[in-house]
Amino acid sequence: MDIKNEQTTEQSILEVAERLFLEKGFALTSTTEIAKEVGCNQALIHYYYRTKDNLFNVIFEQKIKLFFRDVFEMRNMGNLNFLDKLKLIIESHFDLLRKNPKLPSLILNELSRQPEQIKLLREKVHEMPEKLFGELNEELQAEIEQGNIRNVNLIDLLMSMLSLNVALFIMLPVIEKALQWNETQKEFMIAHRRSENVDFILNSIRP
Amino acid sequence: MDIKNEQTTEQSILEVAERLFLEKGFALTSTTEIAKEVGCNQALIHYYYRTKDNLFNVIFEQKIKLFFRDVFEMRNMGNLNFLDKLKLIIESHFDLLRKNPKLPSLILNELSRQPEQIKLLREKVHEMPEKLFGELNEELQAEIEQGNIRNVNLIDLLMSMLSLNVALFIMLPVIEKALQWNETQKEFMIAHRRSENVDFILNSIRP
DNA sequence: ATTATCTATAGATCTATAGATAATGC
DNA sequence: ATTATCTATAGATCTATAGATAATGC
Repeated sequence: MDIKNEQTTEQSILEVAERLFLEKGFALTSTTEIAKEVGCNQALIHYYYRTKDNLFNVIFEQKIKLFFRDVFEMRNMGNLNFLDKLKLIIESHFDLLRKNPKLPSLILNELSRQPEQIKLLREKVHEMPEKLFGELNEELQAEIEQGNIRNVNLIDLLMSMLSLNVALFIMLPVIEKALQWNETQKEFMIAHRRSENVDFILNSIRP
Repeated sequence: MDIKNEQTTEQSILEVAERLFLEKGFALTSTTEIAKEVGCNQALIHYYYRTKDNLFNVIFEQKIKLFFRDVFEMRNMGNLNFLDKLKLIIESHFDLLRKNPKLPSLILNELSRQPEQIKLLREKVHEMPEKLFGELNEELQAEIEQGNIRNVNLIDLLMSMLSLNVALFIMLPVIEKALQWNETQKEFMIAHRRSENVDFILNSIRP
Protein backbone atom coordinates (compact mmCIF):
# COMPACT_ATOMS: atom_id res chain seq x y z
CA MET A 1 0.00 0.00 0.00
CA ASP A 2 1.06 3.50 -0.73
CA ILE A 3 -0.83 5.08 2.08
CA LYS A 4 1.37 5.69 5.08
CA ASN A 5 -0.53 4.05 7.80
CA GLU A 6 2.66 3.83 9.83
CA GLN A 7 2.86 6.50 12.43
CA THR A 8 6.31 7.76 13.17
CA THR A 9 7.34 7.18 16.74
CA GLU A 10 7.65 10.93 17.10
CA GLN A 11 3.94 11.32 16.38
CA SER A 12 2.95 8.44 18.62
CA ILE A 13 4.75 10.07 21.50
CA LEU A 14 2.82 13.27 20.87
CA GLU A 15 -0.50 11.47 20.79
CA VAL A 16 0.05 9.34 23.84
CA ALA A 17 1.43 12.29 25.76
CA GLU A 18 -1.54 14.43 24.81
CA ARG A 19 -3.96 11.82 26.03
CA LEU A 20 -2.14 11.28 29.31
CA PHE A 21 -1.59 14.96 30.02
CA LEU A 22 -5.28 15.60 29.43
CA GLU A 23 -6.30 12.70 31.62
CA LYS A 24 -4.00 13.19 34.55
CA GLY A 25 -2.30 16.52 34.19
CA PHE A 26 1.38 17.32 33.91
CA ALA A 27 2.60 16.31 37.34
CA LEU A 28 1.02 12.86 37.42
CA THR A 29 2.20 11.88 33.95
CA SER A 30 5.77 10.59 33.76
CA THR A 31 7.90 10.25 30.68
CA THR A 32 8.39 6.64 31.75
CA GLU A 33 4.68 6.05 31.50
CA ILE A 34 4.41 7.75 28.13
CA ALA A 35 7.26 5.59 26.82
CA LYS A 36 5.61 2.44 28.08
CA GLU A 37 2.35 3.21 26.29
CA VAL A 38 4.13 4.20 23.11
CA GLY A 39 6.17 1.04 23.27
CA CYS A 40 9.59 2.60 23.20
CA ASN A 41 12.15 3.38 25.85
CA GLN A 42 12.02 6.47 27.97
CA ALA A 43 15.18 8.07 26.57
CA LEU A 44 13.57 8.38 23.17
CA ILE A 45 11.12 10.91 24.45
CA HIS A 46 13.97 13.16 25.38
CA TYR A 47 15.63 12.52 22.07
CA TYR A 48 12.65 14.00 20.27
CA TYR A 49 11.39 16.55 22.75
CA ARG A 50 14.42 17.23 24.97
CA THR A 51 12.49 17.84 28.19
CA LYS A 52 9.15 16.87 29.63
CA ASP A 53 8.31 20.55 30.02
CA ASN A 54 9.01 21.14 26.37
CA LEU A 55 6.90 18.18 25.30
CA PHE A 56 4.05 19.51 27.37
CA ASN A 57 4.33 22.99 25.93
CA VAL A 58 4.36 21.74 22.36
CA ILE A 59 1.10 19.91 23.01
CA PHE A 60 -0.41 22.71 25.04
CA GLU A 61 0.26 25.41 22.47
CA GLN A 62 -1.00 23.25 19.66
CA LYS A 63 -4.21 22.46 21.54
CA ILE A 64 -4.85 26.08 22.33
CA LYS A 65 -4.21 27.16 18.77
CA LEU A 66 -6.53 24.53 17.34
CA PHE A 67 -9.18 25.39 19.86
CA PHE A 68 -9.10 29.09 19.07
CA ARG A 69 -8.95 28.42 15.35
CA ASP A 70 -12.26 26.60 15.76
CA VAL A 71 -13.63 29.41 17.89
CA PHE A 72 -12.87 31.95 15.18
CA GLU A 73 -14.20 29.69 12.50
CA MET A 74 -17.73 29.48 13.80
CA ARG A 75 -19.01 32.38 11.81
CA ASN A 76 -20.84 31.35 8.66
CA MET A 77 -23.87 33.18 9.92
CA GLY A 78 -23.78 36.51 8.18
CA ASN A 79 -27.42 37.42 7.72
CA LEU A 80 -28.91 35.94 10.88
CA ASN A 81 -30.49 38.23 13.38
CA PHE A 82 -28.84 38.73 16.73
CA LEU A 83 -30.79 36.18 18.73
CA ASP A 84 -30.30 33.42 16.18
CA LYS A 85 -26.65 34.30 15.98
CA LEU A 86 -26.31 34.19 19.75
CA LYS A 87 -28.00 30.82 19.85
CA LEU A 88 -25.56 29.52 17.27
CA ILE A 89 -22.61 30.90 19.18
CA ILE A 90 -23.70 29.24 22.41
CA GLU A 91 -24.25 25.93 20.66
CA SER A 92 -20.95 26.08 18.80
CA HIS A 93 -19.11 26.93 21.96
CA PHE A 94 -20.80 24.05 23.72
CA ASP A 95 -19.96 21.63 20.91
CA LEU A 96 -16.38 22.78 20.88
CA LEU A 97 -16.07 22.01 24.57
CA ARG A 98 -17.75 18.70 24.03
CA LYS A 99 -15.06 17.85 21.50
CA ASN A 100 -12.38 18.92 24.00
CA PRO A 101 -13.94 18.18 27.36
CA LYS A 102 -10.66 17.97 29.28
CA LEU A 103 -9.10 21.08 27.81
CA PRO A 104 -10.56 23.59 30.26
CA SER A 105 -9.25 21.68 33.27
CA LEU A 106 -5.86 21.41 31.65
CA ILE A 107 -5.72 25.13 30.97
CA LEU A 108 -6.91 26.06 34.43
CA ASN A 109 -4.59 23.68 36.23
CA GLU A 110 -1.44 24.02 34.23
CA LEU A 111 -1.52 27.77 33.90
CA SER A 112 -1.18 28.06 37.64
CA ARG A 113 1.90 25.88 37.41
CA GLN A 114 3.35 27.78 34.46
CA PRO A 115 2.16 31.37 34.60
CA GLU A 116 4.34 32.32 31.61
CA GLN A 117 2.03 30.36 29.33
CA ILE A 118 -0.72 32.83 30.10
CA LYS A 119 0.83 35.10 27.49
CA LEU A 120 -0.39 32.67 24.85
CA LEU A 121 -3.96 32.89 26.08
CA ARG A 122 -3.77 36.64 26.34
CA GLU A 123 -2.66 36.95 22.74
CA LYS A 124 -5.42 34.67 21.56
CA VAL A 125 -8.03 36.55 23.52
CA HIS A 126 -6.75 39.85 22.15
CA GLU A 127 -7.08 38.71 18.56
CA MET A 128 -10.78 38.35 19.20
CA PRO A 129 -12.38 41.74 19.89
CA GLU A 130 -11.78 43.63 16.67
CA LYS A 131 -13.24 40.90 14.57
CA LEU A 132 -16.06 39.16 16.33
CA PHE A 133 -16.62 41.23 19.39
CA GLY A 134 -17.01 44.63 17.75
CA GLU A 135 -19.78 43.86 15.33
CA LEU A 136 -21.57 41.60 17.78
CA ASN A 137 -21.62 44.39 20.29
CA GLU A 138 -23.08 46.83 17.78
CA GLU A 139 -25.86 44.43 16.94
CA LEU A 140 -26.56 43.89 20.63
CA GLN A 141 -26.77 47.66 21.24
CA ALA A 142 -29.16 48.03 18.32
CA GLU A 143 -31.43 45.31 19.72
CA ILE A 144 -31.37 46.92 23.14
CA GLU A 145 -32.33 50.30 21.69
CA GLN A 146 -35.15 48.70 19.77
CA GLY A 147 -36.36 47.18 23.00
CA ASN A 148 -35.90 43.59 21.88
CA ILE A 149 -33.38 42.77 24.57
CA ARG A 150 -32.99 44.05 28.11
CA ASN A 151 -30.04 46.25 28.88
CA VAL A 152 -27.16 43.84 29.24
CA ASN A 153 -23.43 44.03 28.75
CA LEU A 154 -21.91 41.80 26.05
CA ILE A 155 -18.96 40.83 28.22
CA ASP A 156 -21.30 39.74 31.00
CA LEU A 157 -23.35 37.83 28.51
CA LEU A 158 -20.34 35.99 27.14
CA MET A 159 -19.02 35.38 30.63
CA SER A 160 -22.30 33.72 31.56
CA MET A 161 -22.18 31.59 28.45
CA LEU A 162 -18.59 30.60 29.17
CA SER A 163 -19.49 29.76 32.77
CA LEU A 164 -22.51 27.64 31.95
CA ASN A 165 -20.76 25.70 29.22
CA VAL A 166 -17.36 25.26 30.82
CA ALA A 167 -18.73 24.37 34.24
CA LEU A 168 -20.72 21.47 32.82
CA PHE A 169 -17.71 19.76 31.34
CA ILE A 170 -15.48 20.47 34.29
CA MET A 171 -17.98 19.09 36.77
CA LEU A 172 -19.23 16.24 34.63
CA PRO A 173 -16.63 13.64 35.66
CA VAL A 174 -17.52 14.13 39.31
CA ILE A 175 -21.28 14.41 38.84
CA GLU A 176 -21.25 11.35 36.65
CA LYS A 177 -19.57 9.26 39.34
CA ALA A 178 -21.42 10.80 42.25
CA LEU A 179 -24.78 10.05 40.68
CA GLN A 180 -23.57 6.81 39.12
CA TRP A 181 -24.70 7.56 35.61
CA ASN A 182 -24.08 5.20 32.77
CA GLU A 183 -22.95 6.35 29.35
CA THR A 184 -26.50 6.76 28.04
CA GLN A 185 -27.59 8.87 30.97
CA LYS A 186 -24.49 10.97 30.60
CA GLU A 187 -25.10 11.60 26.91
CA PHE A 188 -28.68 12.45 27.67
CA MET A 189 -27.67 14.99 30.28
CA ILE A 190 -25.16 16.59 27.95
CA ALA A 191 -27.80 17.02 25.28
CA HIS A 192 -30.25 18.28 27.85
CA ARG A 193 -27.89 20.85 29.29
CA ARG A 194 -26.96 22.01 25.81
CA SER A 195 -30.49 23.13 25.08
CA GLU A 196 -30.99 24.23 28.66
CA ASN A 197 -28.00 26.57 28.53
CA VAL A 198 -29.33 28.12 25.34
CA ASP A 199 -32.83 28.54 26.79
CA PHE A 200 -31.45 29.88 29.98
CA ILE A 201 -29.43 32.60 28.30
CA LEU A 202 -32.03 33.56 25.71
CA ASN A 203 -34.73 33.76 28.35
CA SER A 204 -32.54 35.83 30.57
CA ILE A 205 -31.99 38.64 28.07
CA ARG A 206 -35.61 39.16 27.11
CA PRO A 207 -36.64 42.80 27.68
CA MET B 1 -1.25 34.16 80.04
CA ASP B 2 -3.79 31.48 80.39
CA ILE B 3 -4.95 31.62 76.82
CA LYS B 4 -3.25 28.95 74.75
CA ASN B 5 -1.94 30.96 71.90
CA GLU B 6 0.58 28.21 71.23
CA GLN B 7 -0.44 26.03 68.39
CA THR B 8 0.50 22.43 68.71
CA THR B 9 2.77 21.25 65.95
CA GLU B 10 0.08 18.79 65.00
CA GLN B 11 -2.29 21.65 64.23
CA SER B 12 0.34 23.66 62.40
CA ILE B 13 0.96 20.73 60.10
CA LEU B 14 -2.72 20.56 59.34
CA GLU B 15 -2.95 24.25 58.56
CA VAL B 16 0.13 24.43 56.40
CA ALA B 17 -0.84 21.27 54.57
CA GLU B 18 -4.33 22.60 53.93
CA ARG B 19 -2.97 25.77 52.46
CA LEU B 20 -0.46 24.00 50.25
CA PHE B 21 -2.88 21.31 49.08
CA LEU B 22 -5.39 24.00 48.15
CA GLU B 23 -2.77 26.04 46.35
CA LYS B 24 -0.97 23.36 44.43
CA GLY B 25 -2.93 20.16 44.72
CA PHE B 26 -1.89 16.82 46.16
CA ALA B 27 0.75 15.77 43.67
CA LEU B 28 2.74 18.99 43.70
CA THR B 29 2.83 19.29 47.47
CA SER B 30 5.52 17.23 49.21
CA THR B 31 5.71 16.33 52.87
CA THR B 32 9.21 17.80 52.77
CA GLU B 33 7.78 21.15 51.75
CA ILE B 34 5.08 21.03 54.39
CA ALA B 35 7.68 20.27 57.04
CA LYS B 36 9.86 23.14 55.92
CA GLU B 37 7.00 25.63 56.19
CA VAL B 38 5.91 24.28 59.55
CA GLY B 39 9.47 24.45 60.77
CA CYS B 40 9.85 20.84 61.79
CA ASN B 41 11.46 17.84 60.17
CA GLN B 42 9.72 15.75 57.58
CA ALA B 43 9.46 12.60 59.69
CA LEU B 44 7.19 14.35 62.14
CA ILE B 45 4.46 14.61 59.57
CA HIS B 46 4.39 10.87 59.32
CA TYR B 47 4.50 10.54 63.09
CA TYR B 48 1.22 12.41 63.33
CA TYR B 49 -0.52 11.47 60.12
CA ARG B 50 1.22 8.25 59.06
CA THR B 51 0.97 8.81 55.30
CA LYS B 52 0.65 11.74 52.97
CA ASP B 53 -2.54 10.24 51.60
CA ASN B 54 -4.01 10.06 55.06
CA LEU B 55 -3.06 13.64 55.84
CA PHE B 56 -4.74 14.74 52.66
CA ASN B 57 -7.90 12.81 53.38
CA VAL B 58 -8.19 14.20 56.90
CA ILE B 59 -8.08 17.72 55.46
CA PHE B 60 -10.29 16.93 52.53
CA GLU B 61 -13.06 15.35 54.57
CA GLN B 62 -12.97 18.14 57.09
CA LYS B 63 -13.19 20.78 54.37
CA ILE B 64 -16.12 19.08 52.70
CA LYS B 65 -17.97 18.65 55.96
CA LEU B 66 -17.51 22.27 56.93
CA PHE B 67 -18.55 23.41 53.50
CA PHE B 68 -21.75 21.39 53.51
CA ARG B 69 -22.50 22.38 57.08
CA ASP B 70 -22.49 25.96 55.87
CA VAL B 71 -24.62 25.03 52.86
CA PHE B 72 -27.26 23.50 55.11
CA GLU B 73 -27.09 26.36 57.50
CA MET B 74 -28.17 29.04 55.07
CA ARG B 75 -31.84 28.79 55.83
CA ASN B 76 -33.04 31.42 58.22
CA MET B 77 -35.48 32.61 55.62
CA GLY B 78 -38.74 30.98 56.53
CA ASN B 79 -41.35 33.46 55.46
CA LEU B 80 -39.73 34.89 52.36
CA ASN B 81 -41.42 34.36 49.04
CA PHE B 82 -39.79 32.10 46.49
CA LEU B 83 -37.96 34.73 44.46
CA ASP B 84 -36.44 36.40 47.50
CA LYS B 85 -35.47 33.03 48.85
CA LEU B 86 -33.84 32.08 45.57
CA LYS B 87 -31.94 35.32 45.51
CA LEU B 88 -30.67 34.63 49.02
CA ILE B 89 -29.64 31.12 48.09
CA ILE B 90 -27.67 32.31 45.09
CA GLU B 91 -25.93 34.97 47.13
CA SER B 92 -25.15 32.62 50.02
CA HIS B 93 -23.80 30.05 47.63
CA PHE B 94 -21.65 32.69 45.99
CA ASP B 95 -20.36 33.96 49.33
CA LEU B 96 -19.57 30.46 50.46
CA LEU B 97 -17.46 29.92 47.36
CA ARG B 98 -15.82 33.26 47.88
CA LYS B 99 -14.76 32.10 51.33
CA ASN B 100 -13.43 28.85 49.82
CA PRO B 101 -12.36 29.86 46.35
CA LYS B 102 -9.92 27.00 45.86
CA LEU B 103 -12.17 24.25 47.16
CA PRO B 104 -13.98 23.51 43.89
CA SER B 105 -10.73 22.97 42.01
CA LEU B 106 -9.48 20.73 44.77
CA ILE B 107 -12.62 18.63 44.71
CA LEU B 108 -12.68 18.37 40.94
CA ASN B 109 -9.00 17.54 40.62
CA GLU B 110 -8.50 15.19 43.52
CA LEU B 111 -11.65 13.18 43.05
CA SER B 112 -10.34 12.04 39.71
CA ARG B 113 -7.21 10.84 41.49
CA GLN B 114 -9.11 9.18 44.33
CA PRO B 115 -12.50 8.06 43.06
CA GLU B 116 -13.31 6.38 46.38
CA GLN B 117 -13.67 9.76 48.00
CA ILE B 118 -16.69 10.42 45.81
CA LYS B 119 -18.72 8.40 48.32
CA LEU B 120 -18.33 11.27 50.74
CA LEU B 121 -19.77 13.74 48.28
CA ARG B 122 -22.58 11.40 47.36
CA GLU B 123 -23.62 11.05 50.98
CA LYS B 124 -23.56 14.78 51.51
CA VAL B 125 -25.60 15.40 48.40
CA HIS B 126 -28.11 12.77 49.44
CA GLU B 127 -28.69 14.39 52.80
CA MET B 128 -29.94 17.40 50.96
CA PRO B 129 -33.14 16.64 49.07
CA GLU B 130 -35.54 15.70 51.83
CA LYS B 131 -34.83 18.84 53.74
CA LEU B 132 -34.16 21.74 51.47
CA PHE B 133 -34.97 20.40 48.06
CA GLY B 134 -38.46 19.10 48.74
CA GLU B 135 -40.05 22.22 50.05
CA LEU B 136 -38.19 24.46 47.62
CA ASN B 137 -39.54 22.41 44.76
CA GLU B 138 -43.11 22.69 46.02
CA GLU B 139 -42.82 26.43 46.24
CA LEU B 140 -41.40 26.57 42.74
CA GLN B 141 -44.25 24.48 41.36
CA ALA B 142 -46.77 26.75 43.05
CA GLU B 143 -45.18 29.82 41.50
CA ILE B 144 -45.17 28.21 38.09
CA GLU B 145 -48.86 27.32 38.37
CA GLN B 146 -49.65 30.85 39.41
CA GLY B 147 -47.81 32.06 36.33
CA ASN B 148 -45.15 33.96 38.24
CA ILE B 149 -42.30 31.89 36.88
CA ARG B 150 -41.84 30.17 33.55
CA ASN B 151 -41.90 26.38 33.50
CA VAL B 152 -38.46 25.39 34.71
CA ASN B 153 -37.00 22.41 36.50
CA LEU B 154 -35.49 23.01 39.95
CA ILE B 155 -32.50 20.77 39.24
CA ASP B 156 -31.74 22.71 36.09
CA LEU B 157 -32.11 25.93 37.96
CA LEU B 158 -29.70 24.84 40.69
CA MET B 159 -27.31 23.45 38.12
CA SER B 160 -27.21 26.83 36.40
CA MET B 161 -26.59 28.56 39.70
CA LEU B 162 -23.83 26.11 40.55
CA SER B 163 -22.28 26.60 37.11
CA LEU B 164 -22.32 30.39 37.16
CA ASN B 165 -20.94 30.64 40.68
CA VAL B 166 -18.37 27.86 40.56
CA ALA B 167 -17.08 28.79 37.12
CA LEU B 168 -16.22 32.30 38.24
CA PHE B 169 -13.95 31.17 41.05
CA ILE B 170 -12.39 28.41 39.03
CA MET B 171 -11.58 30.70 36.13
CA LEU B 172 -10.68 33.75 38.19
CA PRO B 173 -6.98 32.95 38.72
CA VAL B 174 -6.47 32.65 34.97
CA ILE B 175 -8.66 35.58 33.96
CA GLU B 176 -7.01 37.74 36.58
CA LYS B 177 -3.55 37.06 35.17
CA ALA B 178 -4.61 37.07 31.52
CA LEU B 179 -6.20 40.50 31.87
CA GLN B 180 -3.59 41.67 34.39
CA TRP B 181 -6.03 42.85 37.00
CA ASN B 182 -4.89 44.27 40.28
CA GLU B 183 -6.51 43.38 43.58
CA THR B 184 -9.02 46.23 43.38
CA GLN B 185 -10.17 45.33 39.90
CA LYS B 186 -10.49 41.73 40.97
CA GLU B 187 -12.63 42.59 43.97
CA PHE B 188 -14.74 44.81 41.79
CA MET B 189 -15.33 42.03 39.28
CA ILE B 190 -16.25 39.58 42.01
CA ALA B 191 -18.84 41.97 43.39
CA HIS B 192 -20.09 42.70 39.91
CA ARG B 193 -20.46 39.06 38.95
CA ARG B 194 -22.21 38.35 42.23
CA SER B 195 -25.06 40.67 41.38
CA GLU B 196 -24.87 39.74 37.71
CA ASN B 197 -25.37 36.06 38.48
CA VAL B 198 -28.41 36.85 40.57
CA ASP B 199 -29.87 39.11 37.90
CA PHE B 200 -29.13 36.62 35.22
CA ILE B 201 -30.94 33.79 36.96
CA LEU B 202 -33.89 35.81 38.16
CA ASN B 203 -34.38 37.34 34.74
CA SER B 204 -34.18 33.98 33.11
CA ILE B 205 -37.06 32.44 35.03
CA ARG B 206 -39.57 35.22 34.46
CA PRO B 207 -42.74 33.88 32.84
C1' DA C 1 6.96 6.42 81.21
C1' DT C 2 5.11 8.52 77.60
C1' DT C 3 5.04 11.60 73.99
C1' DA C 4 7.35 14.66 70.77
C1' DT C 5 11.03 15.56 67.92
C1' DC C 6 15.22 14.57 65.40
C1' DT C 7 18.82 12.13 62.34
C1' DA C 8 19.74 8.89 59.05
C1' DT C 9 18.59 6.04 55.55
C1' DA C 10 16.18 2.49 52.50
C1' DG C 11 13.76 2.06 48.57
C1' DA C 12 11.05 3.88 44.94
C1' DT C 13 10.36 7.06 41.64
C1' DC C 14 11.53 10.23 37.93
C1' DT C 15 14.13 13.28 34.51
C1' DA C 16 17.89 13.84 31.75
C1' DT C 17 22.20 12.60 29.58
C1' DA C 18 26.19 9.82 27.72
C1' DG C 19 27.48 6.50 24.88
C1' DA C 20 26.59 2.08 22.30
C1' DT C 21 24.10 -0.18 18.57
C1' DA C 22 20.76 -0.67 14.93
C1' DA C 23 18.29 1.13 10.84
C1' DT C 24 18.04 4.13 6.87
C1' DG C 25 19.22 7.08 2.99
C1' DC C 26 22.63 8.24 -0.18
C1' DA D 1 26.70 9.39 7.27
C1' DT D 2 22.86 10.33 9.47
C1' DT D 3 19.06 9.32 12.11
C1' DA D 4 16.56 6.39 15.31
C1' DT D 5 16.59 3.51 19.09
C1' DC D 6 18.52 1.25 23.11
C1' DT D 7 21.09 0.39 27.67
C1' DA D 8 22.92 2.17 31.65
C1' DT D 9 23.31 5.39 34.97
C1' DA D 10 23.85 9.94 37.55
C1' DG D 11 21.58 12.89 40.35
C1' DA D 12 17.49 14.70 42.28
C1' DT D 13 13.42 14.05 44.41
C1' DC D 14 10.15 12.02 47.57
C1' DT D 15 7.71 8.88 51.06
C1' DA D 16 8.08 6.11 54.84
C1' DT D 17 10.36 3.86 58.62
C1' DA D 18 13.82 2.65 62.32
C1' DG D 19 16.04 4.08 66.01
C1' DA D 20 18.18 7.83 68.89
C1' DT D 21 17.41 11.83 71.84
C1' DA D 22 14.85 15.47 74.05
C1' DA D 23 10.72 17.19 76.48
C1' DT D 24 6.77 16.45 79.39
C1' DG D 25 3.61 14.61 82.82
C1' DC D 26 3.20 11.81 86.69
